[in-house]
Amino acid sequence: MARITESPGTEPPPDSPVRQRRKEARPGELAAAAIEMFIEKGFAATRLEDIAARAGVSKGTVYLYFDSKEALFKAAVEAGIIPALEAGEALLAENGHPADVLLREFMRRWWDLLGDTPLGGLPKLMLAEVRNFPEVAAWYHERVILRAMRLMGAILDRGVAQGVFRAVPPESSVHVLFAPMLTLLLWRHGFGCCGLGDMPPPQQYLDDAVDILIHGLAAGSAAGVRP
Amino acid sequence: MARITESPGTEPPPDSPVRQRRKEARPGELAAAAIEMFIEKGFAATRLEDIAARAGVSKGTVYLYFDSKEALFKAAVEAGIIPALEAGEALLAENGHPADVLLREFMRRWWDLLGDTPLGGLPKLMLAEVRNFPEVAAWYHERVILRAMRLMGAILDRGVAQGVFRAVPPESSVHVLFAPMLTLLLWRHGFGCCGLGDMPPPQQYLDDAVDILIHGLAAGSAAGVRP
Amino acid sequence: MARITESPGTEPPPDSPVRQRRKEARPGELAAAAIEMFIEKGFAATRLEDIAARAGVSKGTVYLYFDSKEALFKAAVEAGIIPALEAGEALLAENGHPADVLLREFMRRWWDLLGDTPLGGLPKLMLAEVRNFPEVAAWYHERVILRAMRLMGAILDRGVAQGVFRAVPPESSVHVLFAPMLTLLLWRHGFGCCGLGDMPPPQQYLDDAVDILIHGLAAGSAAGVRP
Amino acid sequence: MARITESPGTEPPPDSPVRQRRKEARPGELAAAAIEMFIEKGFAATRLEDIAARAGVSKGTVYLYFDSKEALFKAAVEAGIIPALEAGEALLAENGHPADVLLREFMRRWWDLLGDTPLGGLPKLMLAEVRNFPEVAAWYHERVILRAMRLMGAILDRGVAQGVFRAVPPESSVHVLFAPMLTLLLWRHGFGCCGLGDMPPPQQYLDDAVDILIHGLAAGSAAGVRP
DNA sequence: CATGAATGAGCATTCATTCAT
DNA sequence: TATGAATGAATGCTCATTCAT
Repeated sequence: MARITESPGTEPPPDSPVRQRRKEARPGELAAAAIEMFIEKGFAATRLEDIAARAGVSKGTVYLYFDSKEALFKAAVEAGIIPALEAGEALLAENGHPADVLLREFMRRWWDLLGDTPLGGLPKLMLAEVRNFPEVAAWYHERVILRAMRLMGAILDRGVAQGVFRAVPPESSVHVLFAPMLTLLLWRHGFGCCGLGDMPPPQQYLDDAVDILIHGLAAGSAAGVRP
Repeated sequence: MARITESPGTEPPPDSPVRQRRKEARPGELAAAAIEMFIEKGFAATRLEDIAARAGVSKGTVYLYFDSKEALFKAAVEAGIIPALEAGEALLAENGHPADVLLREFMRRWWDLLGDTPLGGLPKLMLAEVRNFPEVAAWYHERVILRAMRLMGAILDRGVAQGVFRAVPPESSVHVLFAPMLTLLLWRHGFGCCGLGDMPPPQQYLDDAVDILIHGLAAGSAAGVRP
Repeated sequence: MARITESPGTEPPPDSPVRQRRKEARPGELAAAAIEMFIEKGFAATRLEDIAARAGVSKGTVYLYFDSKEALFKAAVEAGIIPALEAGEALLAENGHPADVLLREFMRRWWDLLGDTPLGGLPKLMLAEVRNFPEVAAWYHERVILRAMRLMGAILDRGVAQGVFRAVPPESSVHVLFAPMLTLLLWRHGFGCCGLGDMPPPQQYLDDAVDILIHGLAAGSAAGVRP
Repeated sequence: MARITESPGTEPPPDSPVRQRRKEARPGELAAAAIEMFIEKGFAATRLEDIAARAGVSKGTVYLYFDSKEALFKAAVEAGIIPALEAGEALLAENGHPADVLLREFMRRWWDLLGDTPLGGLPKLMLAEVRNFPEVAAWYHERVILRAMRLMGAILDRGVAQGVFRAVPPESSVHVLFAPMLTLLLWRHGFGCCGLGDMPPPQQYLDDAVDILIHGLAAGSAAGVRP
């Protein structure tokens, strides 16, 4: 599982002086520790001291880099998203494939690059805290969600243009295409992580989902379906 | 939007029969007020006093009916689910229709009876608090999620048996079938409720989704789809 | 020594249940406890918990009546001043006496009604905190200081009109007349209270001071004084 | 307005002779920065880091020269007083003048040498912190206040001996003579500095005050004054 | 039954102090 | 010497919980 920065869990390797100087690295380590805990327990239930502990520093140190718990929250979310956005851009460049192939490829790479990462918990966190952090949510909506939707919309359009997909209502369809991905994420960071879940392995699930969706969108699939 | 209980407000004269009924209604009113607020702000960020205020009673009164905030949380979740379970049962009895018709009908009725209700926020709440309330989550998982999955699985099986659906991996498919419903709920109680969000009207979206899914599952839909 | 409200030191007389209900009295008791401690230690060095303890309540109780430490500070100052203002008004009504008699009487009564009271420490407190609480200071300046100055100015004017006092620069003179009073207060709540001080008894000192001042203002006193 | 030390600022090249001088000057610069801030905001509300910043050094440097914030406070007060004491000594040597002339001269020179200096704020500071720093206060009382009182007492005695002043109770009178000076200082560093205040210009005020006091003490001034 | 004043443990935040560099 | 990153005790404030009325 990819790590946001090099693991904050493994203690500063050989030199173990407690008081370290890492001005450069600290904000990143703290932000990483923070999102992980916020994702786990939610904003309110996460104690600043625990974040500090997970990052291997003391309570006061957090305030050398962030003005408040809220500021840390915002910074952690935004910092966590940057790799996500960049990874998304890279996928955008993908070209030439027929839309159905592209869609399958898109989901697979999304899973490896984002879904299967601590950041995969972000949607759950944002969902839980929209009401408490409308500005952060708005930012996330604009920078992440809309962007992703536009990307998916482009794939869909291309498919229709290529004659690979039939004409479906674009807005609804984009949401439907994202639904299994979102569900997978939420499951994983929700019920799935307490021994509860019972779900096929992610890759398998995504492939199965893409299969149903592609069949559902396929140009020739209308025959014999009741309206 | 349906209310869980009838709104509190006009104070009935003391010791009137109405007042008696109030006494028995209290736990329910409190539970109703509680889930609504828990859904809005999460467990930790919801103040007991606000719940009391919304239920029209004072802080101390809550403790006449519930031992603690946690107990109220559990009771609220469980109480909120009862109507859901019963509504689910009713749908189970539905018979005789071909599976695709049944599926469409299922989603429509689910939306009217549950989704479009304050209880529609429950999944979001559970998701956000699994880590903090594993027992409640386990209970919810067993009593609600598994039940719903079995129901959906039954519909799917019936469709295959009827020759309406092709053979698809059952576990994955059940999740895929629920995904758009879950997504709709989360959107509604998450981003959708802060003026963010832009989504087709729920009924429309559900119909569109069911359309894609049914095409995706349809017995004859395999032709010409790349594996 | 007069008390602002009945002494918060003496515990709730016969009934000693720790949890008491005194919604009416509490704000006053807290304010009284607060000024005393603020006067003693200054704003920053006074712990809210100590104020609470002196008022015989717990930390949290303070927040039932005041929004913050600052709010308590402001309220305490303002509440402390009300008796002062009223006492001042009463003195204003004093009439008919020649100005020198009036001046002596004014100081004596001021001492009994205000100076020799816990409120006597207010000037010291205000002085110490002007920079930190400009608004409170401005309020105090306008409502207390200017008022007192106008009163003293009126006495001075009357003396000149009566031919009892010679013509002296009014502004400077008013400050000079207040100077010994202020000094007495500051001494008392400053050096005087740590066993340091050595000063004549207040009444004596005030009489001596008034004597010098009246001689200094007396109509016939100019003879033989070097300019 | 005179500065306690010359302003820090332009960094001299390392190890230059100037830098050497700086090293020795540090404690003084720190002490100077410290009293100014203590006077402004009080002991508790002054952050060590701000003092360091004003002195142009970093937080840690303060601890090279002072053991603690309290030690710095004491040192700053004591250091600030040295010039004051010496200036006082110089005034003591003043001789030959009649007491009334001497008194007027004394006040004028005091104002120029001390009052109108950052150190003029010391009395306010001491006043505010007596309770919190009894030892410093005791020291200040003995070394500064008593000394000043003795000096003023000597002037008074001389005046009586010269037949310039009438016999007045010495203790009270000394306090009365200092009162306008103290008041001026407190005004200046208290209300006067926030745009509040309205007082004659200091020199003017002192002259007016001295005029009233001298008239009040004058040998022939008793005639026609009511006891 | 219901109230709401009172409590105190818990957490965010500040800042004097330390110490590796 | 000087620095400033790091620490942690101290304090303001919140809120779940209790209990006298």
